[in-house]
Amino acid sequence: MKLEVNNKLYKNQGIHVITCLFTVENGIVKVLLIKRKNKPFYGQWALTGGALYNNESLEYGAYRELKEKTGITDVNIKQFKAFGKIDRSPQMRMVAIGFIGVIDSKRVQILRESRNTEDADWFTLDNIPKLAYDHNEILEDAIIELRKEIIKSNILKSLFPDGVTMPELEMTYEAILNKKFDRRNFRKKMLGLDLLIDTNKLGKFGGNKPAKIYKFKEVIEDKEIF
Amino acid sequence: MKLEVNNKLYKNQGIHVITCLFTVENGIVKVLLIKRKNKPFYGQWALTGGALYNNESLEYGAYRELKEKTGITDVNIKQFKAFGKIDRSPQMRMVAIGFIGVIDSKRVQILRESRNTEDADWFTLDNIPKLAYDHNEILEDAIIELRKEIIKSNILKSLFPDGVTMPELEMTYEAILNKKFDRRNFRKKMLGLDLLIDTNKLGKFGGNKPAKIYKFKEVIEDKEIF
DNA sequence: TCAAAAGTGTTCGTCTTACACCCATGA
DNA sequence: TCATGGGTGTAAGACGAACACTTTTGA
Repeated sequence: MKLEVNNKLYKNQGIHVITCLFTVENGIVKVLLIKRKNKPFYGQWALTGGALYNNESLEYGAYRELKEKTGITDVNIKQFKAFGKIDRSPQMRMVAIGFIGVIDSKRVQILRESRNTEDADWFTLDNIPKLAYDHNEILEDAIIELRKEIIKSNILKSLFPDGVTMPELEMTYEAILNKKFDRRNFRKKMLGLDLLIDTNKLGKFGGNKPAKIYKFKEVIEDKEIF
Repeated sequence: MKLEVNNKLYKNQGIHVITCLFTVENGIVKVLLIKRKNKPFYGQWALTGGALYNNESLEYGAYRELKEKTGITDVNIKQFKAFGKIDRSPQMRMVAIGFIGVIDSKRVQILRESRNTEDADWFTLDNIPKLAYDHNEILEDAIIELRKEIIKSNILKSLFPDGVTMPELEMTYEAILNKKFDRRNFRKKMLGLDLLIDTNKLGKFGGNKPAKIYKFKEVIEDKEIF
């Protein structure tokens, strides 16, 4: 196939890399949004992201955008879906590659303002405004992906860089999955998923009695499906 | 963010839509490859696909390419991953959106030649040549995706437009998953997955005794994960 | 000593696995 | 009537759900 770059059917295409960055604070799931400082969608809230550069991979582009727009570094992200509606961008044909990531909000000081950003903040999921582009749709799919991901990967690791107690982890799962668990069964299931290591240290969470601290494993093996 | 289309960091980007189309014949998994008639990768085998047009969705583009290059229509495809290595295309920066699909090879007469295709054929997975672009990598990921998909969706429906007997289905699963099952347990598991309907008809497969014919449901509900 | 939350074990039911025999048909 | 594969049931073990009491600590 000859790439007919002068054919207007192919001309003026571009790629967005868009990241839904989540955090969970005290059992409340939040997502990072930025307020746009430029056209299009000036002044509107949006997910973090932007146009991919030619000299960077998809993942690297997503990282760069996160860093540029919010100052955030040191986060693991995972590609989950491409979004390609014809009119998703008003300027030219842009296909978005969506990523999800999780981070401990206490660990990062988000830049509330940057060259391209007027403001940035964490939003609870029941309070999402109308976002720029098709970002509401991307966010919805991202939440579904996050729910699938937390039971088969160590994606929550970066939420708990210093380890986590079982009750705190349960609260986090309950927030993300929007479901209440039995303490004993949650513990058994969680340890059975083989994502955690007992550090033999104790810490404090809710009550007075110290709780065991677990850490997420660095590497997780895929489970058999059939 | 202003889209600086004159900035060479963004210039000359494009999108490929690439489909791994699988079939299973007599317990052998095969994938459709085409032989390229144009540069780049002239004369080399490749997955079906090409550049996305500005006036079509990702999925539609993948369908169009399938039809143009092989004559195949009436197949369900599913997007599974984006591929964005910087140098995956020698001409310009192209990001590929990968799709998988399954079709009954007996039902289609593939065009072995077209405007952009010198030849087209089904290849067994142990006999894949070095493909154009990063298509070997895309194919590997596609196989993994196919294995995940057959136990949670009706993706195999288009393999069996007239329905399928349990032994034939078992043979197909064994081929795709590369695993042997117990006949009785496979049946129970399969019916438990809630993908099939008993048609109350009988057909022939391997032996002399007629076997029940099942059909894949048109619509499948997502299962709870936790 | 009390309140608040952490930690643990058992029972029951369901799902998974392993395994053996009868059945319908064509040759 | 025999060979070929189709169809089924059951027992044992693994896993998930429901559930109550004891422990540690700070106030």
